[in-house]
Amino acid sequence: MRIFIVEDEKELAASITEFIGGEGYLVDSACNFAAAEEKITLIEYDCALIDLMLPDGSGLDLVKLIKKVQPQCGIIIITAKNTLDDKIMGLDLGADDYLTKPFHLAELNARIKSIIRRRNFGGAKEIIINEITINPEKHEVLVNEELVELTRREFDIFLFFVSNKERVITKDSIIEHVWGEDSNAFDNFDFVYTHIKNLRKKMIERGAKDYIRSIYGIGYKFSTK
Amino acid sequence: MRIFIVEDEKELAASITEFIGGEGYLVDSACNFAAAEEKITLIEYDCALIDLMLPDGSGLDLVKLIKKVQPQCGIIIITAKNTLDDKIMGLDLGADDYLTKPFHLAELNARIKSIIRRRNFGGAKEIIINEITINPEKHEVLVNEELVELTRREFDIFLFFVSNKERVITKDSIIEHVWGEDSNAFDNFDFVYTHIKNLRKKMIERGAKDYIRSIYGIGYKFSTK
DNA sequence: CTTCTACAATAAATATTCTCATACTTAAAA
DNA sequence: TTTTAAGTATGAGAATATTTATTGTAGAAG
Repeated sequence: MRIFIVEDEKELAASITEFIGGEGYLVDSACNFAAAEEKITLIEYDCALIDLMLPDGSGLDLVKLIKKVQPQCGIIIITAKNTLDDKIMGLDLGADDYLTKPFHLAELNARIKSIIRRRNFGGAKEIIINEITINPEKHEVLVNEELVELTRREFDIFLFFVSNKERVITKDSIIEHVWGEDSNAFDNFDFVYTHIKNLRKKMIERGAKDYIRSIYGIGYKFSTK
Repeated sequence: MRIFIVEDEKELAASITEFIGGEGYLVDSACNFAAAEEKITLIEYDCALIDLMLPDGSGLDLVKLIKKVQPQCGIIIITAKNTLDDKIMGLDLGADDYLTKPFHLAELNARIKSIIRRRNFGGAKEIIINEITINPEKHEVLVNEELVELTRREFDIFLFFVSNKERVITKDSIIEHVWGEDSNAFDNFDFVYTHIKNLRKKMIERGAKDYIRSIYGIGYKFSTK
């Protein structure tokens, strides 16, 4: 799960990043319109937090842009303004929610969760595939009702696989999605191999089938067929 | 102090648990032979109450088992039978006392106390461990004959440690025992840490060894070994 | 005023992640 | 078919990160 923060107050951005990161999301941030614009065209996000007041442009235009190029991305508007007008305008443009400064990080977290749940899984809290049940919110995976204790990396990889069921996934895209853009090593997949090995082992030990197929030279495919 | 109840009548077991728990003991219970057998191999008890009539086996076999794996544990036989045979057989196998149903809880309590006193401290009112002397009645602790002034919490914790000598104690059970089950905070051990720190400091200052060992992730163990 | 609890900084223990050496597979060339 | 080279899997252990414990300080409760 990838979150994008557009906020010019560096301190606020930092504390959001830290908190949200701790919740298991990957976080990118931008502190102005221009930087945000660039990132949006390059990287797919699950949810974006947009401050309406930016030094070099209006957050509303950003909302418009995101809706256009990444319709699947959820949007939460952050604003110091308490005017109804802006909020309405934001929501009209396609934002999913808004928060007025100051707000509690826990509140923000709840809204993000709610939006992601609504968007990605049509409100369903669990993804069920045969003997496997995945609860993205709780970061939990069950096999035959029993908990499989996956580490964060293992879980992220697994969720990425599952949400691309029956689709071939390149190793590059795994690194991009799980480790983020700033990942240093795109030429060494050893650690990916290791995580996938451990993931497979844990799942199989708990009684699940190995649905992860290796596609030689390309990557993997999570397939139940 | 840990008491084990083996009794298939759930109501009776519950009322004993509640009463005995209120007397400051930690109580575990099992409602059949199989469950009892398992617990006995896992947990050390100071006293066990055994109903002779169990749905899946004889309490007498349980008495035998306990005597074998936990010789230090006191045993009280509970039975509806009033036949002399069973009682004698039970006492022959190593039980310390017996009660015929129905009985008063106060009576049960007295027997437990008596057995524990007899077993653990040879009837003495003071607990002496190397340089440390504890008088639970007076709420007094001496190190090398000199009084150590412990606060109430410190004393309660210390007594709980000492009466579970050589046994691992969870932090939960410390809170349960010293603060009571209705304690709101089971997720914050900061105050427990502080009390243990102060307790250790006072004891060491007076010349006692630090017999309190930390068991990482679990709790503590008061050990002289 | 004593005792208790909360908080923050640091230390210790453990868990996770990554690196690396090595073994095994696969697909295509010889 | 055999060989070969690149891709993938795996185990062990080093490097990091996270969790849990200790301690000092200070404020709250009684």
